[in-house]
Amino acid sequence: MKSEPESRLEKGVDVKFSIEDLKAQPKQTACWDGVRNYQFTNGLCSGQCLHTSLGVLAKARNFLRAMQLGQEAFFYHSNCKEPGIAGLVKIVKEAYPDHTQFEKNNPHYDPSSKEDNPKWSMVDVQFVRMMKRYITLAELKTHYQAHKTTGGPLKNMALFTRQRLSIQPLTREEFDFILSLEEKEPS
DNA sequence: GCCAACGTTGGC
DNA sequence: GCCAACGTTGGC
Repeated sequence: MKSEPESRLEKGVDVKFSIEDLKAQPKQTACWDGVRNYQFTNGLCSGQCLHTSLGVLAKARNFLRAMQLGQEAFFYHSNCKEPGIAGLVKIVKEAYPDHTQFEKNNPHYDPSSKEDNPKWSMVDVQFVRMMKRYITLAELKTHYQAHKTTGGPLKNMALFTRQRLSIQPLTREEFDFILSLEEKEPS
């Protein structure tokens, strides 16, 4: 799950939401809007966008809806000086209607979505832990490129093959391989 | 801040 | 239904 840790204004709203921001939330929990992602538990939506185009939106939304209680996800810092995986979060509430789509003054307002048939969903995520070390995009890319030839676990990683999806599925093999990197020196 | 990649929109 | 124009993502 991608989020931007550095300040950036979108329609006058700062979309910054780092893993430190998640930790600072009540219960270290925030809702992740499927269209634009983070939102605070006080009801104010903040956060960046999940995706843009309808196709990508639909796919990101579907990934969001497929998330199950207790499942873990990587919290990825994007659009920043050093992109990479910062920590682990878990799903603490499965997909439910994202209310920001009905809020006219919200940057993520979608006038085409109807209350009785909401287009967009969100899930709630809770901070689990920081990675033991920050796993950079550059490091992941090195493995990805090697695995393309060797057939290793990251050979089809969505981060590289579906780069613009801001919520991406990981296979068990991908997830476990990335976790194993924590114990190793950066390559 | 630039711009490549990639997705949508809309004229025809 | 093609495709040029345009908008966004996100790495660099």
